[in-house]
Amino acid sequence: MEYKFSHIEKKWQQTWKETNAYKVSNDSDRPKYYVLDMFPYPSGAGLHVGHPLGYIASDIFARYKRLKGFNVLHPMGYDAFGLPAEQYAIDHGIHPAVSTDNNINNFRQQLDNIGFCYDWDREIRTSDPGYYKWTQWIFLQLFHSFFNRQTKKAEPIAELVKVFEKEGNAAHPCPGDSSIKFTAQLWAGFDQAQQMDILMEYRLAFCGYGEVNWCEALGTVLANDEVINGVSERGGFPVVKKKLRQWYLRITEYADRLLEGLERIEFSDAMKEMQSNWIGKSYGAEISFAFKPHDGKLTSAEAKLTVYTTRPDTIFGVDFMVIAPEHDWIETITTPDQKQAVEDYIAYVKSRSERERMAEKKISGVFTGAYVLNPFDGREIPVWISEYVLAGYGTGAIMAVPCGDERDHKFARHFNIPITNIIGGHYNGEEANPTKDAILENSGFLNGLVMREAMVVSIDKLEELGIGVRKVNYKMRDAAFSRQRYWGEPFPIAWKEGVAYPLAESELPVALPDLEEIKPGVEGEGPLSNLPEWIKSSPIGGERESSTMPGYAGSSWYFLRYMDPHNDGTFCDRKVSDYWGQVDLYIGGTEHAVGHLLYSRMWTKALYDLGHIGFDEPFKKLVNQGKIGGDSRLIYRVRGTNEFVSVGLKDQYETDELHVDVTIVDGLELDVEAFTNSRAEYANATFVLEDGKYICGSRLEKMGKRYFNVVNPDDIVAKFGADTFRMYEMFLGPVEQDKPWDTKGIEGVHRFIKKFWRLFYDEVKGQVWNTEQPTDAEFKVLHRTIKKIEEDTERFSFNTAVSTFMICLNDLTDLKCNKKDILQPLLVLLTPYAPHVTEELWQLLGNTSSVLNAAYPTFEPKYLVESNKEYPISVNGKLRTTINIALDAPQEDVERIVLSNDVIQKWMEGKPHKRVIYVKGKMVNVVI
RNA sequence: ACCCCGGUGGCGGAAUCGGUAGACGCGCUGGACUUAAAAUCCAGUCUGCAGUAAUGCGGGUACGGGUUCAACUCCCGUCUGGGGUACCA
Repeated sequence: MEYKFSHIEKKWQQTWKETNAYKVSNDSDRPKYYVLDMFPYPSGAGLHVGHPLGYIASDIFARYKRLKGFNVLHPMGYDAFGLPAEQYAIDHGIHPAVSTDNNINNFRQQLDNIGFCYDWDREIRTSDPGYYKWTQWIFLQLFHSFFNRQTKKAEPIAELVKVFEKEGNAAHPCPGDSSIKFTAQLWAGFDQAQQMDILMEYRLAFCGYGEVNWCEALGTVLANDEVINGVSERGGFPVVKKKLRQWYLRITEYADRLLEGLERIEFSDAMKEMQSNWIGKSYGAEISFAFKPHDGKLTSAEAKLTVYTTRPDTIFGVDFMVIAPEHDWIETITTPDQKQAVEDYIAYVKSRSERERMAEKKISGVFTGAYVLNPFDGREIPVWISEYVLAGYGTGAIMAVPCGDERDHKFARHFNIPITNIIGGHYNGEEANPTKDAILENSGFLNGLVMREAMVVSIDKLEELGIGVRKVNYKMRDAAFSRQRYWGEPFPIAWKEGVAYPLAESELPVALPDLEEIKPGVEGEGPLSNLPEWIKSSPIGGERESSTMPGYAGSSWYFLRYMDPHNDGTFCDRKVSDYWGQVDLYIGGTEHAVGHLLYSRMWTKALYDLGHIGFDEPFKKLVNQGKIGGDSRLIYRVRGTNEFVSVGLKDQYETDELHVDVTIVDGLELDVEAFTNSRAEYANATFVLEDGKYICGSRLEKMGKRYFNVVNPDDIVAKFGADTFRMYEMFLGPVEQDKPWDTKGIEGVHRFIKKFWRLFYDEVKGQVWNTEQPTDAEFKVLHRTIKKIEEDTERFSFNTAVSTFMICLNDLTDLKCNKKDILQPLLVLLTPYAPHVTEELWQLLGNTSSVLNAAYPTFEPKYLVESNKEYPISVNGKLRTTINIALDAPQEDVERIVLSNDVIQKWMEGKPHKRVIYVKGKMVNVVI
């Protein structure tokens, strides 16, 4: 009986489907376990062998947990809204709903080949109205909420209104605009529009005018993390700053909790680092400097310039101030003499695109003519404008300390501003030194203090004098939440006379209307603005919001919907989310570090605050799978000819390098016939061979269409079977590591499965398994394997688990063991890795129920108990011999045995030993 | 520029807490079976030296130092590959 994988795999996939083997109930006595994959965006290109890596890992773990007695939730769905489908529609005239559907069907087929244990009854698609109804609903919850800084949580904005009515906003400073201050009386006097405007500055989902990343080519706004080096992440188009009306999420209010939450979840250090860098918390002070009045507009001595600094200890080293080109006060403080120069400079800054600013960081700036006074020594400090100070961070103004800050130093040098040295020998006059360890000089009351201490002393003094205050700042900005795009969730919002009104929950979902042709609306509006009837169809009157939500909206909460996917009364029943709770294991790539993984954490916290769920971190543990690289094949064409030369001879010619499709290369040898048939232009190509073969060059690079190095999992499964494919992907190396794909190596794993099969059935002899009583040696092999597989699986070390199976098989082959009592438990161990072949053999052993529900074998230490060990014996740390010693031998006995050993005596050369290090069960080291 | 992660045979990688470096697999070499091939099986495979051999001795985990009885593992510095951030005061 032969191992016919394609027959076996199809049969069991069919059976599992028919018997609903993967259906998961929300009602179970067993402990729960939630294993989640980052759901894919169904792109038109389909899957290559790199994509399923994480899915296989999670599938193995889900199956393992199930065997271990857990009720395991392991769902899959599609992140179906997004730019590429829309771009494809524009380019090819195919509706995004149609192309997305096709792509999903294709994905599904590819996934099904691999034999995953997803409960497909729970499939979700973010573009499904039954799903995005709840995305819109959550948006409304955020819209109706504000972040109470006293309780540090989201609360209904209706509560805030009650407070305003009673006592104004003194206790709740406005996060959107800190200059908004009012009493209860004033509040009562505002009309509805004014009140709505004020509340908008508090809402967690809010609309405002702001500088946004505008991409002309895509006709949309992009979030910061969708912009890479001044161009769009998708497509690489230029991005400029533009002021537009946009929706935002007030994620900055959650900065501290997002930071704090990292301590309670298992993410890799690298991931946590990325998130906390992105949040960018810094401690410092805001300090106000009084202006020196001048004969321009700045006549009042009351005016103060407030700066943010992390180094208040350097306040005596301030030689100039710099404000951002967008700073509100520029007009007021500029002197008549400098007016022209300042205007010219602002014009110059505006003319520079984001890209130019990034590419050439030129030192530029202009003097305003104004001065501020150092609050401690009254020194006059000139105020400059420069683009290196950002309007959006801190107060948009800095105090420049050239001896301690590199940028300030360069600026001072460039404009010949005299530099004050407050750190003595730590400053060499050539470059700034940002040390905190120098003893301060030229620093008034701070003289003689170490900078670290002076930081505290100076802030205390500033606070005492009322000219400064401790201040925490974050780099993170509020997240832009609207896109001028078609293929996304419409907002449940209507505009009336410039005021945004939410739709009632009963109006949801706001269905995405059909659109014949997708093209941008006027003046930065989205394609939906081209549908006037729809725009005017709001149930509360006014005009509908024409932009749509960004890609991360649907993915911010999808893990909750899987728990209760068909509920049309609520996004997820509270009882159900209480049962499943957090995602126990989340597997996906690192590329979502500062996007999806931050947004979903924020949404979870908001939903928790508002009492809709019972946990405030979505993912308990995150594993980042590495990328699988492509192994490209290269051929060399003699320049200007149609002649191709084998790699070993290419240096004798002047050649051009071309990629050749990996599927027509065996190892490094090109299938010349397949190549000449591949394209008309190669039909009469000629070849210079080595040893009768055309040998290709090779290079490791990203797997992608343009390198012709894409390996389709379908082909691998067809040739070797899903079980081999699954195990080989795991065998390649640690899941978290990037690694190259090598189709050649798969043979080894395939041989393993075939050989494993032969423990049960032989092609010639037929059944070879038997019911004989196993020996102790055989039990030892089994239990050693149980122990190792369990340990390796638990720590996601799937590559070593596969090798453990191989070692076990080699041992059993050596022992000529075909005994059912050994083989049957082994099948269960192997099931998570290779479910099809194990199910087949399980049934052939006479079992009637599925191996999916088998009991996981219990490790019994008694089979591994040893009385002796072959100890490695070193002399001065160098291994010299091994001696078999009883494990329970006391130190004295071990010393006696070791010191009397011939080999050891030889190496001791008659010298006395200083001591003997004996690590029980490990080794012995004699020190002389 | 700053921050993070990595660097081990021809290749993918193993060594889980500082305790016999190179497990397992690929590839390669030789052999068995075969008319032949495939498949399968057996043996060898970090490196230098000595030996017919069993084996013995030395070197070796990017490089240079250090800690330790003992370092792939910990510390300092350098080189190098990858990722993140991008004037954040």
